[in-house]
Amino acid sequence: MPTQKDVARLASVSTATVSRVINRRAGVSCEVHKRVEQAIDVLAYRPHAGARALALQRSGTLGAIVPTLNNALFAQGINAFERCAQSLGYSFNLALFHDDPQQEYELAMRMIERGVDGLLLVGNDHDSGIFDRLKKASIRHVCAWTFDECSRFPHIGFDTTIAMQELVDHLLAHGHRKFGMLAGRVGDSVGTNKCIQGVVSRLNHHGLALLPQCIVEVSNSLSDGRKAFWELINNDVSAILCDDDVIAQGALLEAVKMGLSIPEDLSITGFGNSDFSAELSPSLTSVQINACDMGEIAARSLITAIENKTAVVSCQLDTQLVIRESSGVCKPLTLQDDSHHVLAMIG
Amino acid sequence: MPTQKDVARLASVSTATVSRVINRRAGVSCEVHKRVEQAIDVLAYRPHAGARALALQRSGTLGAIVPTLNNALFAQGINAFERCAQSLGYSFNLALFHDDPQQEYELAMRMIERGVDGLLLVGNDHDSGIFDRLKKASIRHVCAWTFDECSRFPHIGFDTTIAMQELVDHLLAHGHRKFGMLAGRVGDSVGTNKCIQGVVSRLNHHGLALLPQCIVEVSNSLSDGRKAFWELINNDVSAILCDDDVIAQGALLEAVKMGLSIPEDLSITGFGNSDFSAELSPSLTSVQINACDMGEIAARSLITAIENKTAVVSCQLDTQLVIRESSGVCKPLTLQDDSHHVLAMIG
DNA sequence: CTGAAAGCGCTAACAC
DNA sequence: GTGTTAGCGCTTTCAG
Repeated sequence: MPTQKDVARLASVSTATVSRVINRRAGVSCEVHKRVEQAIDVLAYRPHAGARALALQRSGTLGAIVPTLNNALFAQGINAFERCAQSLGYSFNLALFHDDPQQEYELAMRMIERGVDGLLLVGNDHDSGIFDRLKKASIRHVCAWTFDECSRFPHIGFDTTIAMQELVDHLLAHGHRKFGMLAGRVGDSVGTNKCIQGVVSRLNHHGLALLPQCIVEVSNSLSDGRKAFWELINNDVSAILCDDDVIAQGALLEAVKMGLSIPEDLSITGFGNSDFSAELSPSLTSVQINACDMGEIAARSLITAIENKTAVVSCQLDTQLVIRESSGVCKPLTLQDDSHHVLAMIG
Repeated sequence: MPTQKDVARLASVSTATVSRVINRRAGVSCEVHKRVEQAIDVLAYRPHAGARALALQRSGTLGAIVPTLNNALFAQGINAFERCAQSLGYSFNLALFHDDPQQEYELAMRMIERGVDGLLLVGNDHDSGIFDRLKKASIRHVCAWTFDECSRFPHIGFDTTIAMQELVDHLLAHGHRKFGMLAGRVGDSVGTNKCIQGVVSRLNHHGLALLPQCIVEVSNSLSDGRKAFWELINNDVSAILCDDDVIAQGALLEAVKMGLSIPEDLSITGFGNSDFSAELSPSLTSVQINACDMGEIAARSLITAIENKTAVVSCQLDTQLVIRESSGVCKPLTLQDDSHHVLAMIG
């Protein structure tokens, strides 16, 4: 690879001048400027980002640590985040921790090594060591996806708790009293807790409880939603809240398949409002969020904070309850029900 | 941020020794090793990747340039690619070019600046300047997703052409003669061409043609699939092949909505075999590919080539035709059809 | 307007 | 075993 020195030699100037041209600094004669540009072209020269980061003490890179891309909401958010970062001249470093939240700390350390100028994390629940280290390295960060007033750190996202409370109210209003949840990643940092917290707190508020056996951890796929459905239906619930549409869709398909009538026998709700939720029959009640906006705002906020040396400003984004056919008046199953499947399962 | 020098001072050793400890080089006494590690802990020291890249002339980073993550197949592939890269100790740089393939060249240049050790591209159709520059920078690369025997460059993916030919044969065998295509990104680098090529070549082989007005470009969403459906149905086709399941699903939903009976009036096929395709009614015939395997193999191949200083080995992955209810015997619409919608549209 | 030189943090010879 | 030193490619004073 040609270096600045090679360009300088070819253009008969100093490396300082080459640097000035590359960085569009004023104070280079038009003639020299042209000579340098030509030399750059001829040699196919590209500045070495590592060397520049070393000299400049900034890398022009944003990082993101998210659990997975096999989830439309994360994929959309990251898509928008990268797009915005790119358009503002930043490159993008991505790390996924999949099923192992423990790994997040290690990945964050790697991001620090990489010298990212800003970092996006998911949710509000992180090893506090991460924040210590980020602070030491004076790397801006933002916790995205969930919004939590209580958090000391900048965050941009949706108040999942409130959204779930709205959902609970809606179901309560239709007579539901026995709730179940299908939730991805129970007990870790991905904001799933927020969903559960919202449901639990609202039920408690009304003197009801969400039984432990009615919270089923499930990974994010149709087939797992289908399987998990059976675990819950054994517990005689009349409403199933899911923290992702795909899970809800799986449960819904399975419920329909076993002959339940939705929403009378069982109400089901999702989260994220994927395109398909409107197409299912019955269509799926869900919570609409705009992951794209979130990703873009997160990137923009980080970059603004980096370049103006200010703090990242938190931002709460709207959610919207989209009520469809899968939730409604509760006439829950009884033993008189004529579905022998159900009889078999409820026992 | 503390540097190696700070660690060295605190541990009363030279920076060279610190470097040796960090890189697990042999020849450091146990006692010194411990002292250094402690100093590293105390100072929360992390090596500066840029500086290291400068000294080592390699960055330990893999890059990928793909069109978007708002497509399950890309998201899955990138997910697996990152996972594999991470597990082998590489960090991951991602750039998306969205609707503007022209941008790919610029993004590739940025990847070169970033000093990635290996780069993943999508499809086989790229500005040849990209390959020139990659070669100059001796950066390994692989063209993923599509497999093309004729390509001079390493590539890992599916022989889309063959898969589409199988699909055409299947439809021909069921009596279809008038074909239409719903294709994302016609005429650019994302391998869509391969789909069209496969269909065209197979039809030609049988003395049939795919009329230009029967190839409709469409972006990758249910709603666009729905819209595009109307453009095609005007052209009196009896089979619609889509280069993505989501598009096909949109078209299928719209066809069902307007009262067509599938597959008798119209056959529809997708590509990618998303989970939902089996759930729709009628279920969607599609082509199964394994984007996860592809992503992992791509990362592994790149890294193997990088570390052994060998060439990247190409690899062809299987596709599998999954025949479901949406494709079958052709009894295409006629003007006697009793659907007034159809009458109105066919005119 | 341009060049010379120091230094960003790290590694790898080479000495001891 | 351990320290010294010379770069890796770039930017930025500071002279001229």
